[in-house]
Amino acid sequence: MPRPRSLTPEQLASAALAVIDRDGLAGLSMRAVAKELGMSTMGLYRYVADRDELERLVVERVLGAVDTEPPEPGAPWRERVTVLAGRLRATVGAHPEVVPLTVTHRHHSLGVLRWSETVLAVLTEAGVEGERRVVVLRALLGYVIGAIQLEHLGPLSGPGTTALAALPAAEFPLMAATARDARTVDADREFLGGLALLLDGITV
Amino acid sequence: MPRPRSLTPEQLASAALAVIDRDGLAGLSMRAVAKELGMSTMGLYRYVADRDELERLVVERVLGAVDTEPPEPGAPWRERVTVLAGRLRATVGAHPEVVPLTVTHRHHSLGVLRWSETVLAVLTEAGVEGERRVVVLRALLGYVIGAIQLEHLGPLSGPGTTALAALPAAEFPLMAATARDARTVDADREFLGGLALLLDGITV
DNA sequence: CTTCGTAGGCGTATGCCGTACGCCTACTAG
DNA sequence: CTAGTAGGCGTACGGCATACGCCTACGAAG
Repeated sequence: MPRPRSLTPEQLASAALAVIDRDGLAGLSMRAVAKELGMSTMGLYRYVADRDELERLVVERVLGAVDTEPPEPGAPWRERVTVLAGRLRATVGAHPEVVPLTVTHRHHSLGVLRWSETVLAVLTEAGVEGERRVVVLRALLGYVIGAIQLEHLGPLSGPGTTALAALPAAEFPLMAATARDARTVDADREFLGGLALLLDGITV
Repeated sequence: MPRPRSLTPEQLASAALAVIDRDGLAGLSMRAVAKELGMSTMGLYRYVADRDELERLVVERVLGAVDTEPPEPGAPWRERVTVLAGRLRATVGAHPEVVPLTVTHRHHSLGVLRWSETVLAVLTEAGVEGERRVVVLRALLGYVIGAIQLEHLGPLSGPGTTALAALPAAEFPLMAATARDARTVDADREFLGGLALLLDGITV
């Protein structure tokens, strides 16, 4: 075997992630990443087939970092699911600019698969099985990724809330009121509160 | 006032949507939309400041089409929320290629705002108010957009399910089993089942 | 130690893209 | 009729992803 590869996929992903964290998602380009690595643009193509594959590496780098160790085996299953959901949220939250990429590439992520496997273990232990387990897992995953996006891309958190409070009161009286109420609900409470609703529903 | 505008924003959005539905999201370009409208590329810029604004028009065109009329006033609130959620899902489902765009531009959508207002009316009538109403609305919206994305961008539906069933059984025994179980759960049951869990949680 | 095959890496070139800019044209209000 | 504004077009530029072909560095086989 001649000449070992000098760059690992992990190094590629880290370089791309550094570009994104510094210049935003719009700053991501093959040229920028190559420069970040100190190599020529075309050198990159020795490691990835195209930009899409590079994006997949970035998503896997971010999502693969989620801690999927089974949390505190003694704890009630609700708490364990909550811990797992919180970990996924925190992992993505560390790189908010990547969120739009995760939307398109999530399904290739081993990290999410491992996370799901751990969640399934907790659910199974709690007696959830068969088709119900399918539905519950999908509901949890759906809620978590939706909530993450609302948190990082939506209004109702930060400046959006005040913008929303200024809506035409005639047409959106309840939205305006809700935006006002939302000022005292921080992102953590919102995420955990919604998750608690879902967990309540699973308990029933 | 000289010379009236010859194109409405709605016409612009429809042309762009036609391009997307025909050539996919990747086929969307200022040139393609201009050609679709039978005008020169730069003519488009009389109507939109940039591509971003065109995308926003498309999202608004799609999301604005959701029926936000209060559903059957006599029905229980659970059913009414279910109907509203289903409408949003169906509206987006009519143009799956647009889903990634909705992620980045949803917050500008009057359609979603109107939808939320109607949901809030139902919730309020059901006795949900204050901070709890904030959390419930966000949870519902989070679940619905997350579920829509899982449905249109994820595996576990269609070919993804079988791909998932072929995972290394040693590392993902539960995922494999769940993928097998998922074959008998269609997208409707999955969506409605998860939503029912959330509604159960709200009821508690 | 030599040789040879493979992968690494680079530069060039192509064809898209968004869009800045300046021109002529069609229209309508006075 | 005339003036002024908005509509519309063509050209041009810089940045993008990437196909292609070249030289180079390396490690294994002889």
